[in-house]
Amino acid sequence: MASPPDPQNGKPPARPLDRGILPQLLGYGLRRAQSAVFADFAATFAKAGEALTPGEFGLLVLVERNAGLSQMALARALSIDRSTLVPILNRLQARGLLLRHASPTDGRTHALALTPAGERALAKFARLVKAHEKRIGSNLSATEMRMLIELLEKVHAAAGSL
Amino acid sequence: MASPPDPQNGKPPARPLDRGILPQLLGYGLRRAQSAVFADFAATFAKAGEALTPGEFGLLVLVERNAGLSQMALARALSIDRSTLVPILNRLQARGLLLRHASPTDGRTHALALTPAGERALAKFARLVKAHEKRIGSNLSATEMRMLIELLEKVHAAAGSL
DNA sequence: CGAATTTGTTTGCTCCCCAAACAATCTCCG
DNA sequence: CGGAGATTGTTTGGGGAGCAAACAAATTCG
Repeated sequence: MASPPDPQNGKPPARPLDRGILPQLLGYGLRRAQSAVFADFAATFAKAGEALTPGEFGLLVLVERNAGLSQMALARALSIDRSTLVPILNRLQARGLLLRHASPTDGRTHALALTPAGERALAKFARLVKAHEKRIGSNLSATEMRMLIELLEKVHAAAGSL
Repeated sequence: MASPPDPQNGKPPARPLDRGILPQLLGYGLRRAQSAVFADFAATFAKAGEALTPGEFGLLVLVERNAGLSQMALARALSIDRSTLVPILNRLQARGLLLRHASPTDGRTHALALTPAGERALAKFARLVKAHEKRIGSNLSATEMRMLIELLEKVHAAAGSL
């Protein structure tokens, strides 16, 4: 009954697998696109002799645009636990990109800010990110790109409101 | 020059942060949508008394549709290292969903297959995934959903071909 | 047959994530 | 004013995902 999986098997072409319903699932497409994009992001930075994750880039942008931010506010903006944020900040601080200033108004919180070196680094990172974005969008028209981002935001909103 | 961050600060509304260029970045939208979708996936299964990750679901579908698959072939299909796959298979096997059969033709490889319980479980999982997909797509028309999946595939192809 | 390759596993390392506990600080209410 | 309660940042502990390198067993190829 059980038909042999592969009659004439030499081993060469490694035929593509049957993916069943997966290709019709949004979650599946999302994960695949995301991991490909992540890989290109890492490659872009590696080729420029830099090392940064998408998450770190987002964090730096947030700190630059909202100087004086507390760690709790930042953790909320990133949707991560405040304890998760600590080692990430430690690393960026050790790289000299960011500082925890003492808050003059609240002794509990730290006022986060980029260092001058952090500002310069972020400017370079932003250029790399632009090149990266251009590459991952190379198969899409400008209209498609805008629509894609808009649809993703709708998904975020739909899944986020629970 | 430097205007004080917040003159009349009671602390109440926690105004939204300035996200700078992030909202225009595909990578950013992708990460946000993905994490929201992941959360809904987990919540859907938790509410049904089940525990499964999107990755595990994809793995089970692949094994079901390609019975006899080797671990290497599966790892390649999932784009992960073969050593990463081992603990994942161990866990699914410990749950009784999946078995490593001895391959009759190649003593090195394992022929992966779902157990009967695994088949039944996957059938239930597939129902949960369908409900989950319906929920995360609730803000999108059928046309938008198809277009979104198609655009994601284009991104995967663009970023993947390096 | 012997050398080279492939497969699955183990070990070691890094990173992300959360939950719980803790000290320091602030807020609020009596 | 003073103490109870809440908030913030940190540490610790646990889990999972991921890779690289080393290894034994088995296969393939010269």
